[in-house]
Amino acid sequence: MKPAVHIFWFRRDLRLHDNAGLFHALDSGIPVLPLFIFDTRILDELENKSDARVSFIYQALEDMQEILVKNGTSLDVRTGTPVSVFTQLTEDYDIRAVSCNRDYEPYAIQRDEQVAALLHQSGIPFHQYKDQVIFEKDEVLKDDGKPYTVFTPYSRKWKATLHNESYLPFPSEKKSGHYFRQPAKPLPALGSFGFSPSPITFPGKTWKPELIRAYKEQRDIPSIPGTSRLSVHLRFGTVSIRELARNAGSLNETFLNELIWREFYQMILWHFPHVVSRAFKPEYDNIRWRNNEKEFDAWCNGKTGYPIVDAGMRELKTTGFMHNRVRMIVASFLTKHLLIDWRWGEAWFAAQLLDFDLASNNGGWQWAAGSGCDAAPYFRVFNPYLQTQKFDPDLKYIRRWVPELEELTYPAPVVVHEEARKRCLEAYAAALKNK
DNA sequence: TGAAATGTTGGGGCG
DNA sequence: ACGCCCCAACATTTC
Repeated sequence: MKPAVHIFWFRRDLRLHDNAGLFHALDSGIPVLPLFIFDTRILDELENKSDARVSFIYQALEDMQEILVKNGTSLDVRTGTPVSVFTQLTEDYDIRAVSCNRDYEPYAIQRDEQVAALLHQSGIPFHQYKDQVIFEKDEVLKDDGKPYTVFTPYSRKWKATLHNESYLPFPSEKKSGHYFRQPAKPLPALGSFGFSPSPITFPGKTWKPELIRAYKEQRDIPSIPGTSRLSVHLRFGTVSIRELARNAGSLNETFLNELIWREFYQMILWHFPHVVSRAFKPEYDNIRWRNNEKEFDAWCNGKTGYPIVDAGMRELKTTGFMHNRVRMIVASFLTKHLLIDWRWGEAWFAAQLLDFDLASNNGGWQWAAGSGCDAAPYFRVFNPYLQTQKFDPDLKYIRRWVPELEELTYPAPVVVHEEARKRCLEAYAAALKNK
């Protein structure tokens, strides 16, 4: 006799508290089996076998497991494609329902459709809930029912849509008696599916009110810890967006706006999935990128001879993180000074960033390249020296990552700023003239 | 959530 | 005293 269970499938919501889908599953009256799948379709794409994100997920699973075991249950962690894992699970259990939280990326949508179809064959209901955003795909639309493509009016409508219940928690942590009771199952070792631990240390998920209050004034100075560092926790759901928006969003409008940017880009990705491979504005696909591989390599490895660019790229490679101000500078430099396709930069960030999120990364890159919705105008070319003067005047951030700055070993600039700027304006103008 | 080029203004040096 | 020039300093426009 197979045990009857309601499976809750964790994906980018790796927490036991204030978890919308988990709350509803625990409320269903059927014992909940918590499941996580190391998806080989994703893992096989990762070139770095000590990828920090895999370690981060693993640690989050260990944290959840510790609590679950105390509650007399255990995570069921499996490796494989989701369809094959669920096929196996239907043999092990009498599955009464499967629940999870919605994921809006193209691959996730397709994956969930396949799983839903499989479960449907066996008559198993598949429930999905909103959890990773305050407002999802079609909750903040223009009055004519179409999606916004400009941030400011979107954010205005987002704030107008907000009501007393928008931030209300789903206290899944208070229903810990509703899990399927079973002895602890040890998590499969990282090595069992070909990975090893990452040396990167992960940012904490607590924050101080003073930091949020000072966010507007401090967030642009890369030498000080003026940003929250919560992005990775929002990416994997180790922090609840409702809890964060409720507590931190009210302290600082600029910080709240950043949370809204996140939802803006998720909304854009949902309605305009072509942005994954093409420019939001089609005429920008006419740009004749130079795509010089040596220059790209110099950019990736922080050897462009532009200290602020090199500092950022080295911070990224070493820590899996880059300060947001510097992300804008290095992205502007790659696309405009070097005239290298924004997709190359996007892919490098995707491989390196611990907090990588398809929607935000793609949105940010298309913003920098000028090809995105509500993007920086193409003629806005960041001057790396002026950006340094404004945001790292005493070279504190630069010296931390480029210690050889004043030595002969530091490379000469790969391009001369004035010339590169002129070349960029010509290339963009040529691509856009007949739009 | 730029920067550079160009235009305007006004104070001060100087004949 | 006055006009002329120079050039910050600020404003506008252009990319």
